[in-house]
Amino acid sequence: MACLERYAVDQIARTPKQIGDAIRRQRRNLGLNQTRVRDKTKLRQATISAVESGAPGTQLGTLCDILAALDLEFVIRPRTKAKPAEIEDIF
Amino acid sequence: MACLERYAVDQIARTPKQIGDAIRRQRRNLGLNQTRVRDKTKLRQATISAVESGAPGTQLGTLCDILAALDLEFVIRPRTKAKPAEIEDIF
DNA sequence: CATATAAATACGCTTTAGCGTATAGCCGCC
DNA sequence: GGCGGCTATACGCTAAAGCGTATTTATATG
Repeated sequence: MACLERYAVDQIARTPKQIGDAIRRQRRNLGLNQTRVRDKTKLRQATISAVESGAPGTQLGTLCDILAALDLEFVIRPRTKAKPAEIEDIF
Repeated sequence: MACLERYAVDQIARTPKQIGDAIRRQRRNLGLNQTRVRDKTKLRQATISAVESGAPGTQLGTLCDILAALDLEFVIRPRTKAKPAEIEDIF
Protein backbone atom coordinates (compact mmCIF):
# COMPACT_ATOMS: atom_id res chain seq x y z
CA MET A 1 0.00 0.00 0.00
CA ALA A 2 2.83 2.35 -0.62
CA CYS A 3 2.02 5.49 -2.49
CA LEU A 4 3.77 7.56 -5.11
CA GLU A 5 4.31 11.20 -4.43
CA ARG A 6 1.77 13.59 -5.76
CA TYR A 7 2.51 16.95 -7.32
CA ALA A 8 1.58 20.44 -6.29
CA VAL A 9 -1.01 20.43 -9.04
CA ASP A 10 -3.33 18.60 -6.71
CA GLN A 11 -5.86 21.12 -5.53
CA ILE A 12 -8.22 20.89 -2.63
CA ALA A 13 -11.54 22.50 -3.60
CA ARG A 14 -14.53 22.92 -1.34
CA THR A 15 -16.35 25.74 -3.05
CA PRO A 16 -17.37 26.60 -6.61
CA LYS A 17 -14.85 29.39 -6.57
CA GLN A 18 -11.99 27.11 -5.65
CA ILE A 19 -13.05 24.68 -8.32
CA GLY A 20 -13.15 27.47 -10.87
CA ASP A 21 -9.69 28.60 -9.85
CA ALA A 22 -8.26 25.12 -10.24
CA ILE A 23 -9.79 24.85 -13.68
CA ARG A 24 -8.46 28.18 -14.81
CA ARG A 25 -5.00 27.33 -13.54
CA GLN A 26 -4.93 24.06 -15.40
CA ARG A 27 -6.27 25.62 -18.58
CA ARG A 28 -3.46 28.14 -18.52
CA ASN A 29 -0.96 25.45 -17.70
CA LEU A 30 -2.02 23.74 -20.88
CA GLY A 31 -1.68 26.98 -22.80
CA LEU A 32 -5.31 27.06 -23.86
CA ASN A 33 -7.76 29.90 -24.06
CA GLN A 34 -11.47 29.63 -23.31
CA THR A 35 -12.35 29.45 -26.97
CA ARG A 36 -10.14 26.43 -27.33
CA VAL A 37 -11.91 24.72 -24.45
CA ARG A 38 -15.20 25.59 -26.10
CA ASP A 39 -14.08 23.66 -29.15
CA LYS A 40 -13.02 20.64 -27.12
CA THR A 41 -16.36 20.62 -25.34
CA LYS A 42 -19.71 21.70 -26.70
CA LEU A 43 -20.02 24.61 -24.36
CA ARG A 44 -19.96 28.31 -25.05
CA GLN A 45 -16.98 30.45 -24.24
CA ALA A 46 -19.30 32.40 -21.93
CA THR A 47 -20.08 29.22 -20.02
CA ILE A 48 -16.42 28.41 -19.54
CA SER A 49 -15.95 31.93 -18.25
CA ALA A 50 -18.78 31.52 -15.74
CA VAL A 51 -17.45 28.24 -14.43
CA GLU A 52 -13.96 29.61 -13.95
CA SER A 53 -15.46 32.55 -12.11
CA GLY A 54 -16.99 30.15 -9.63
CA ALA A 55 -20.67 30.32 -10.57
CA PRO A 56 -22.39 28.11 -7.99
CA GLY A 57 -25.18 27.25 -10.41
CA THR A 58 -22.79 25.48 -12.72
CA GLN A 59 -24.13 22.07 -13.53
CA LEU A 60 -22.28 18.91 -12.80
CA GLY A 61 -22.40 17.70 -16.37
CA THR A 62 -20.92 20.95 -17.56
CA LEU A 63 -18.18 20.74 -15.01
CA CYS A 64 -17.29 17.16 -15.89
CA ASP A 65 -17.09 18.08 -19.56
CA ILE A 66 -14.59 20.81 -18.80
CA LEU A 67 -12.55 18.59 -16.51
CA ALA A 68 -12.34 16.01 -19.25
CA ALA A 69 -11.24 18.59 -21.78
CA LEU A 70 -8.46 19.69 -19.45
CA ASP A 71 -7.50 16.16 -18.54
CA LEU A 72 -8.46 16.64 -14.92
CA GLU A 73 -10.35 14.43 -12.52
CA PHE A 74 -11.93 14.64 -9.11
CA VAL A 75 -10.97 12.70 -6.07
CA ILE A 76 -13.54 12.67 -3.30
CA ARG A 77 -12.27 12.07 0.19
CA PRO A 78 -12.89 12.95 3.82
CA ARG A 79 -11.85 16.50 4.60
CA THR A 80 -8.37 17.10 5.80
CA LYS A 81 -7.28 19.68 8.32
CA ALA A 82 -5.36 21.47 5.59
CA LYS A 83 -6.73 24.83 4.57
CA PRO A 84 -8.65 24.68 1.29
CA ALA A 85 -6.22 27.18 -0.20
CA GLU A 86 -3.37 24.73 0.17
CA ILE A 87 -1.70 24.19 -3.10
CA GLU A 88 1.34 22.34 -2.00
CA ASP A 89 1.54 18.64 -1.57
CA ILE A 90 -0.57 17.98 1.49
CA PHE A 91 0.39 14.33 1.93
CA MET B 1 7.94 15.62 0.09
CA ALA B 2 7.10 12.27 1.49
CA CYS B 3 3.43 11.44 1.65
CA LEU B 4 1.25 9.64 4.10
CA GLU B 5 -0.80 6.78 2.86
CA ARG B 6 -4.34 7.49 1.87
CA TYR B 7 -7.28 5.26 2.56
CA ALA B 8 -9.57 3.35 0.30
CA VAL B 9 -12.21 6.01 0.95
CA ASP B 10 -10.53 8.17 -1.65
CA GLN B 11 -12.69 7.94 -4.73
CA ILE B 12 -11.85 8.94 -8.24
CA ALA B 13 -14.91 10.47 -9.86
CA ARG B 14 -15.15 11.64 -13.44
CA THR B 15 -18.88 11.55 -13.96
CA PRO B 16 -21.97 12.72 -12.07
CA LYS B 17 -22.85 9.12 -11.42
CA GLN B 18 -19.51 8.34 -9.83
CA ILE B 19 -19.80 11.44 -7.71
CA GLY B 20 -23.26 10.40 -6.60
CA ASP B 21 -22.01 6.96 -5.71
CA ALA B 22 -19.19 8.35 -3.61
CA ILE B 23 -21.62 10.59 -1.77
CA ARG B 24 -24.03 7.79 -1.08
CA ARG B 25 -21.25 5.59 0.17
CA GLN B 26 -20.02 8.21 2.58
CA ARG B 27 -23.51 9.04 3.80
CA ARG B 28 -24.02 5.40 4.67
CA ASN B 29 -20.62 5.17 6.26
CA LEU B 30 -21.70 7.97 8.55
CA GLY B 31 -24.93 6.16 9.31
CA LEU B 32 -27.11 8.98 7.99
CA ASN B 33 -30.26 8.87 5.93
CA GLN B 34 -31.22 11.42 3.28
CA THR B 35 -33.57 13.19 5.64
CA ARG B 36 -30.74 13.75 8.04
CA VAL B 37 -28.65 15.27 5.28
CA ARG B 38 -31.60 17.46 4.38
CA ASP B 39 -31.53 18.84 7.90
CA LYS B 40 -27.81 19.49 7.82
CA THR B 41 -28.17 21.32 4.52
CA LYS B 42 -31.14 23.35 3.32
CA LEU B 43 -31.94 20.96 0.55
CA ARG B 44 -34.91 18.67 0.07
CA GLN B 45 -34.67 14.96 0.57
CA ALA B 46 -35.69 14.63 -3.07
CA THR B 47 -32.70 16.70 -4.10
CA ILE B 48 -30.31 14.55 -2.11
CA SER B 49 -31.80 11.55 -3.83
CA ALA B 50 -31.28 13.06 -7.25
CA VAL B 51 -27.67 13.93 -6.58
CA GLU B 52 -26.86 10.45 -5.31
CA SER B 53 -28.49 9.05 -8.42
CA GLY B 54 -26.02 10.99 -10.54
CA ALA B 55 -28.25 13.70 -11.99
CA PRO B 56 -25.94 15.61 -14.35
CA GLY B 57 -27.92 18.81 -13.86
CA THR B 58 -27.01 18.98 -10.22
CA GLN B 59 -25.68 22.39 -9.40
CA LEU B 60 -22.26 22.96 -7.98
CA GLY B 61 -23.53 24.86 -4.98
CA THR B 62 -25.87 22.01 -4.14
CA LEU B 63 -23.09 19.52 -4.45
CA CYS B 64 -20.71 21.50 -2.26
CA ASP B 65 -23.39 21.80 0.42
CA ILE B 66 -23.80 18.05 0.51
CA LEU B 67 -20.06 17.43 0.55
CA ALA B 68 -19.74 19.78 3.51
CA ALA B 69 -22.55 18.02 5.36
CA LEU B 70 -20.79 14.71 4.85
CA ASP B 71 -17.37 16.09 5.69
CA LEU B 72 -16.05 15.41 2.23
CA GLU B 73 -13.90 17.48 -0.07
CA PHE B 74 -12.76 17.46 -3.65
CA VAL B 75 -9.25 17.21 -4.87
CA ILE B 76 -8.71 18.23 -8.46
CA ARG B 77 -5.73 16.76 -10.23
CA PRO B 78 -4.51 15.59 -13.61
CA ARG B 79 -6.11 12.32 -14.62
CA THR B 80 -4.36 9.13 -13.71
CA LYS B 81 -4.30 5.98 -15.73
CA ALA B 82 -6.29 4.25 -13.04
CA LYS B 83 -9.81 3.25 -14.01
CA PRO B 84 -12.42 5.60 -12.58
CA ALA B 85 -14.02 2.66 -10.82
CA GLU B 86 -10.92 2.21 -8.71
CA ILE B 87 -11.77 2.26 -5.09
CA GLU B 88 -8.53 1.00 -3.68
CA ASP B 89 -5.59 3.15 -2.85
CA ILE B 90 -4.40 4.41 -6.19
CA PHE B 91 -1.25 6.08 -4.98
C1' DC C 1 -48.05 -10.52 7.32
C1' DA C 2 -48.03 -6.01 9.18
C1' DT C 3 -45.80 -2.12 10.20
C1' DA C 4 -42.18 1.36 10.34
C1' DT C 5 -38.41 3.62 8.18
C1' DA C 6 -36.05 5.08 4.03
C1' DA C 7 -35.69 6.28 -0.83
C1' DA C 8 -37.80 7.46 -5.18
C1' DT C 9 -41.53 10.06 -7.68
C1' DA C 10 -45.11 13.37 -8.55
C1' DC C 11 -47.26 18.21 -9.39
C1' DG C 12 -47.21 23.00 -9.94
C1' DC C 13 -44.24 26.93 -9.35
C1' DT C 14 -40.23 30.14 -9.64
C1' DT C 15 -35.65 30.78 -10.80
C1' DT C 16 -31.87 30.24 -13.59
C1' DA C 17 -28.24 27.56 -16.53
C1' DG C 18 -26.79 27.24 -20.93
C1' DC C 19 -27.81 28.30 -25.65
C1' DG C 20 -26.90 31.43 -30.01
C1' DT C 21 -25.34 35.59 -31.11
C1' DA C 22 -23.13 39.73 -30.38
C1' DT C 23 -20.56 43.17 -28.16
C1' DA C 24 -18.02 45.58 -24.61
C1' DG C 25 -13.98 45.82 -21.74
C1' DC C 26 -8.86 44.57 -21.15
C1' DC C 27 -4.30 44.22 -21.99
C1' DG C 28 -0.19 43.59 -24.45
C1' DC C 29 2.29 44.88 -28.51
C1' DC C 30 3.70 47.03 -32.88
C1' DG D 1 -2.62 55.78 -30.86
C1' DG D 2 -4.39 51.73 -32.92
C1' DC D 3 -4.89 46.85 -33.45
C1' DG D 4 -5.60 41.94 -32.19
C1' DG D 5 -6.34 38.29 -28.99
C1' DC D 6 -8.82 37.04 -24.85
C1' DT D 7 -12.42 37.32 -21.34
C1' DA D 8 -16.60 39.23 -19.43
C1' DT D 9 -21.30 40.73 -20.34
C1' DA D 10 -25.75 41.34 -22.69
C1' DC D 11 -30.49 39.84 -24.62
C1' DG D 12 -34.16 36.75 -25.53
C1' DC D 13 -35.21 31.86 -25.39
C1' DT D 14 -35.93 27.07 -23.83
C1' DA D 15 -35.17 23.47 -20.71
C1' DA D 16 -34.78 22.07 -16.30
C1' DA D 17 -33.15 22.46 -11.13
C1' DG D 18 -34.73 23.03 -6.76
C1' DC D 19 -38.61 24.33 -3.99
C1' DG D 20 -42.90 22.85 -0.90
C1' DT D 21 -45.80 19.32 -0.26
C1' DA D 22 -47.29 14.77 -0.73
C1' DT D 23 -47.34 10.07 -2.01
C1' DT D 24 -45.70 5.79 -3.76
C1' DT D 25 -42.44 2.28 -3.72
C1' DA D 26 -38.96 -0.37 -1.66
C1' DT D 27 -36.54 -2.21 2.36
C1' DA D 28 -36.13 -3.81 6.74
C1' DT D 29 -37.81 -5.61 11.22
C1' DG D 30 -40.85 -7.24 14.65
